[in-house]
Amino acid sequence: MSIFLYYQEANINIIQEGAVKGLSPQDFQRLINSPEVIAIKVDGQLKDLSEITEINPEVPVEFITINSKEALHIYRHSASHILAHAVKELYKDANFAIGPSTDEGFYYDIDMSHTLSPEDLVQIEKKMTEIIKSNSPFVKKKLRRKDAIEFFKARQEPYKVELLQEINDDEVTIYDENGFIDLCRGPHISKTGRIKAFKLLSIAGAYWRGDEKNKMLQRIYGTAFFTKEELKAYLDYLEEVKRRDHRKIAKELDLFSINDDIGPGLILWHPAGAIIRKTIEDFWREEHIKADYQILYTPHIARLNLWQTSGHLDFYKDNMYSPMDIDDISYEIKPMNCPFHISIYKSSLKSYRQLPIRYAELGTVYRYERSGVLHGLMRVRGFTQDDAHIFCREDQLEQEILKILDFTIFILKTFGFSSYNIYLSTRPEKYVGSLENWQKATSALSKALDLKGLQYEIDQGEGVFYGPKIDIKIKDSLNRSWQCSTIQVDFNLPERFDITYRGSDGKSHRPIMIHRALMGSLERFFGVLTEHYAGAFPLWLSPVQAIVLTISEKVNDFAMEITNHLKQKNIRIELNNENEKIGFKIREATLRKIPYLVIIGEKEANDKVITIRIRNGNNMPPMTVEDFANLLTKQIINKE
RNA sequence: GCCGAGAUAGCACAGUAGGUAGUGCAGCCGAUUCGUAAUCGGCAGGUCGGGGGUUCAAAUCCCCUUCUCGGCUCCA
Repeated sequence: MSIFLYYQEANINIIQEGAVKGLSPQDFQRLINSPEVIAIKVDGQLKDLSEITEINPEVPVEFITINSKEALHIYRHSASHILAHAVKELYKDANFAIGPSTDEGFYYDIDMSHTLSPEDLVQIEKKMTEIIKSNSPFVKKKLRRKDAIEFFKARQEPYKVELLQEINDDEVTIYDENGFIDLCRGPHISKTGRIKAFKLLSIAGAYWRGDEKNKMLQRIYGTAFFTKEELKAYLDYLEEVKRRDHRKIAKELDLFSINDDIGPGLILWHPAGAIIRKTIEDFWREEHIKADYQILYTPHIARLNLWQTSGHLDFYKDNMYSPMDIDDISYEIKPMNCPFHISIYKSSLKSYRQLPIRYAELGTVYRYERSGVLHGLMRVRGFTQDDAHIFCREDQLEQEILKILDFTIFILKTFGFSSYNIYLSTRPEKYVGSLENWQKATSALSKALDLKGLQYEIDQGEGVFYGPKIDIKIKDSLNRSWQCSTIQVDFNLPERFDITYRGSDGKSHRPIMIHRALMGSLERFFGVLTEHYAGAFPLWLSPVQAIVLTISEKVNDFAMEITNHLKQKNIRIELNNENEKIGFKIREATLRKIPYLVIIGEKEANDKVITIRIRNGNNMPPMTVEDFANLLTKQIINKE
């Protein structure tokens, strides 16, 4: 997006978006000098402000202003150059790889002898501030590519040379910022002094070109904003992310743990986490039965042969654990549930009238994940998929996809996720199945999405080798995306297992198989849920839904009566009649994020009513325990 | 797996001229019976992740190892 600005006295007002023609030279100069203009597009070509000396009124120009995403990227990219400049000043042997802007900030990959520590970032920031203060211009220069190669060879910048060798153009551009010269397409801000707010955030290792066969470089992450306020807001956001970290909340609320003695990536569900999981599972099963799925249970291990037939030993071996021997026969712990479901399908002859058959299972699988990638519940080695396999006829495919989409969105909405990023992944270079089938399946997927009015992006060539897929990423309350749901068409397994159905023509036909998971894995979904709600789960999921707090021992009998009453109504209720002050009990219960606190004092005991304090700190008017039980029951049923 | 940083009581953390461990909360005991986010006092709790080495002496220095964290790569 770009915006045309109009100046009025010293102020600049936004009056129009898009490209304009016929600006007067005076207007043009004023705009170029405006602190709100970062770069310019002349006839659609992105340029530095410094490149333009005069204006042709016939040519449309667009000003890239600071409220656009494009401007922020340019700005951050310039900040990364300044970072590199500062590093070069401090560490003479530093060699530079790439330093792009990202959606969150920028980074630069550096190769040097000194190993960076967090304290070094302070020094680098200082140096950057000096460079910004010096307000030196970014000067763009054009070079013939081979001259540029010679130039960077002479400067002993091997990564730049390598990059240059892969550029196809004869001419390249470099930017000179007060002697710090970097290969760069640009554009850049006009002068370093325009950077108003930045911060270096972290150091990390990163492979040259992201390939683990290459040398590991040191990456410095940072971010930059147009104003200090925006930077502050972003840093606050990072704090909020930390505060909501499901690993931290899990400790506070005693939800789950991971224990060295058990093993990395293996989850122990504590009572509070387990009751939430059970509630999710019960809901899941009920809804699947309503949606005409059939629930299955299958073993955790199977003979190696099965995985040979399925092909997993060929294409999924890296993620599978070593086999174990039982009576001289090799068995493998399952990384997937599909072969089991197929075996159940095959256990009897199927008629076209029976299709579609929808098998669903909360199937626990084990996959080898490299030690460095494990992360709380989000990335584990043993997890339970809310898996289902649908066997259908070709003419049923589209209808089935539609049903799955509806079902997915219903389930996700129930958990409070109502905005998504959807991706349709198409045929990759290596694939099985006929082109015709791919074509049919892909159009069935896209047609279903269109019919539902769901916006999606196409991930060209990112499908699995056995079929196209739809991935649904949910957005949480901090607007972060999480991959959970996936719907995949499979042409491979029906062939490999030779599954068939008997058609109306009396002949054998090959069904189409759809793999789908809505929550993905219960572990990850629970982790996302925890962060989404910051541990304050909605009533129907809360481990303890209400707690009775007594003010003194005198009301113990009435409190017990209330507790028992609510327990009889299937409310997850606790009683705290310990000898503590009410303020302390409220604090304890609030920290546990219990939705409702039932406060019982002599007043309540005398009037036979209860006082309710809601999680947000507000009180409800006194009511009878029957009314309270009805209120909770209604909310639980409605999953409010 | 790779780069870097870590691991001290249930939890959060102190503890660098190397001289056999502290604080707060939680737990237990006692007192207090107190109306909306912490009442007071006492007690107990750790072979300082594990193994090896240097030293008269190691939480502290060195090596190995396991795990955790931030990334890279990969993924539900």
